[in-house]
Amino acid sequence: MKEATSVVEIEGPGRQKRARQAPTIYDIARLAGVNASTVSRALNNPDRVTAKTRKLVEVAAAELNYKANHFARALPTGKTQTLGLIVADITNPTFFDIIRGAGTTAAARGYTLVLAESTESPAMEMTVARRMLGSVDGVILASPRMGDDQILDLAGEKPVVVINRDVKGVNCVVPDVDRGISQAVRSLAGQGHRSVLYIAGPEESWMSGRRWEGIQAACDWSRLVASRLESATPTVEGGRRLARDVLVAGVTAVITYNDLLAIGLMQELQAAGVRVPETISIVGFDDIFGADFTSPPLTTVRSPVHECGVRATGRLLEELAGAYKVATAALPVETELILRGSSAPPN
Amino acid sequence: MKEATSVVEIEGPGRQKRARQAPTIYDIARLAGVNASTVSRALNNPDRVTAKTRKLVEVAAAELNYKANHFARALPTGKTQTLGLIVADITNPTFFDIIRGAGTTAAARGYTLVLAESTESPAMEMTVARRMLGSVDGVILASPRMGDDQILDLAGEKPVVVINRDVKGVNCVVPDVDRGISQAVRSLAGQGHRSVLYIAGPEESWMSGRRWEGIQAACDWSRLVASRLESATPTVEGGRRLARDVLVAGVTAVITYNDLLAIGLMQELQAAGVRVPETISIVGFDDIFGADFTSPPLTTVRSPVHECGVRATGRLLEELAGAYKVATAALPVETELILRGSSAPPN
DNA sequence: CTGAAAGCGCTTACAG
DNA sequence: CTGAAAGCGCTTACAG
Repeated sequence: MKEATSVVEIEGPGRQKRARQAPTIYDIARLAGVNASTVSRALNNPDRVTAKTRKLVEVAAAELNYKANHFARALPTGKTQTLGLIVADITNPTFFDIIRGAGTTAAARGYTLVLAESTESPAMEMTVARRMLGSVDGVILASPRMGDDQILDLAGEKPVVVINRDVKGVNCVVPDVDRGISQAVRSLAGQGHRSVLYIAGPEESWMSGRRWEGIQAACDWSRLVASRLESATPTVEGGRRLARDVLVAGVTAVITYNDLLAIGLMQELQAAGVRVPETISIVGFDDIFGADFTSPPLTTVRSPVHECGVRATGRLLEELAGAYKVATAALPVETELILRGSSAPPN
Repeated sequence: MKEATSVVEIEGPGRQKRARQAPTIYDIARLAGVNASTVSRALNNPDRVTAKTRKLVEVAAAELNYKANHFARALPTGKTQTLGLIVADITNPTFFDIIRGAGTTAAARGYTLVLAESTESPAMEMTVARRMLGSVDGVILASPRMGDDQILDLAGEKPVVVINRDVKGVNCVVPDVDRGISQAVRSLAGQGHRSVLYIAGPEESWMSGRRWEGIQAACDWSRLVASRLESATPTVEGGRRLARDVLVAGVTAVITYNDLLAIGLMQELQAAGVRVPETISIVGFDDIFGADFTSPPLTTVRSPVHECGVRATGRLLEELAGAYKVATAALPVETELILRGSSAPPN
């Protein structure tokens, strides 16, 4: 146990000499008795060097506790070994597992992940994307709110992978919502509901539109009437504010753009004395953390968000490795209905 | 609307010439008719240059849509304009607001935030911290699991700010739990409870110990009996697994290390037919997202996690600016009891 | 105030 | 296989 006081060196600004000079390849070169360029090769392309020199270099590097300077390497190569991930809202639980999936995948391949959020604003999204572009090798756009052409623009500068949206000419990972939706609508139809109200998400959300299409198709098939209501913000609070309109609509079943809306709606309806699911059934999307905390627990169409993060990152890494540019079709991942207590026969 | 096909150029690896050469200060210099070093000064220290040349340079830079190369700048200066944030578990909602607070604060000051998680492992924590060290200007350790001396080691190399732990010689931001705890315990005592069971968090969690101390002190004051139970993992699942032990303990009031444990415990107790709060009151810590989704909604001691993120980042930035090294005391932030339905008089 | 030069730590043709 | 050299894009003493 050594004295723990050495750090406290209160001095004027600019005196921070803490980091003793980190060892460079020149230090290794000197110690190993070879040229710096040989050190570089031994460390990065071990097969372009004698087994003997490699050993020499490795020993010297270990002895000096050498760590490559990230920036010095990025300068001549242009490669940064970091990936950017942009999400609409860091506090939206939907993105947590995307973040984690992307983070672990990136880390496993030696990449660093840099996170940014657009706070649901298309303009902000473009700004942070552009800012990122200079310091990453590629970027993942999760549920982008900007336009297709802007995405294409970005993709023209650095490799881009999009999650939760299908844009032609760019690699995409998009859950196939039809399966989950069809399960949900059939379940409602089977329970005796005659109509379904869809509460839409942000206009800019491609996925919100996609879900609406799926719901219409499934309702047609099951001979249910589908109607639609807009929401301002896809949050719990946003859901609460919709309770009155939902009541006015007089439906027995609601499907919301996401779980946040569903939870807020349910809370507010219950606070107003409306019984869920007896009077109104509620189905969400995503199966976020907390969706099963509610009472009744939320029925929802689960998206494999973690897998989306993993696959998007994997694809981006492949693209960086030069495997290919753009796949012809979006990488599909499945969705499924998680039947819980918030949906049931009406009355 | 231009053709959206140009991106699709399927070729062999290594042919990726997408990024047309970005403009450099030399391009600006040529365009503005000055030396590159003057460009550098005009852009970074505008006051060390004539108003006229500054204008010249700015115009040229704007025309070329110049963006400084992050890496080229970091090389000679050693400054990266990025901050590291290490959390124990990315999927633990407790950290969400820390992340957001840190993220927005960093962004507002022109810094990039890089996120890493230790998955609750002290060794992993040290590994990711060391890996980060080379490419950030400073790091924020949220609820670190490593030892004090290791933290001091890190702080010896780069500025470090710790959240949720008080370690001497390092800048810390730690919520003052006593206020919230005392409110919670008094509330329980006032309701007629005679004893409180504390469900502890990970051994490595400084904050878990701190909360236990606070609970003991508050119980002494209110003449309640305090007892303690260990938990394996501070998650919902971990909370579920503790239900049996809690029942065996035969207490009427439980305070858990965090909300996750509280929620899991409540779910499992209820599943076993135990009534909350009638038979057992449950109080959590943190007031995470979803804490009010449960039924009954969770009573909890709220920590201002968002503010912790903001202040830790602010302090780190100050330290980087050379304002000072280490404050004598931890930056305090307050806690408070959020009284909801999961706690009430017994029986 | 401004220019010319050196250097940050690495990579990578180019010779040998 | 290995060395010597040039260059990545910036910053910063050093002169003038």
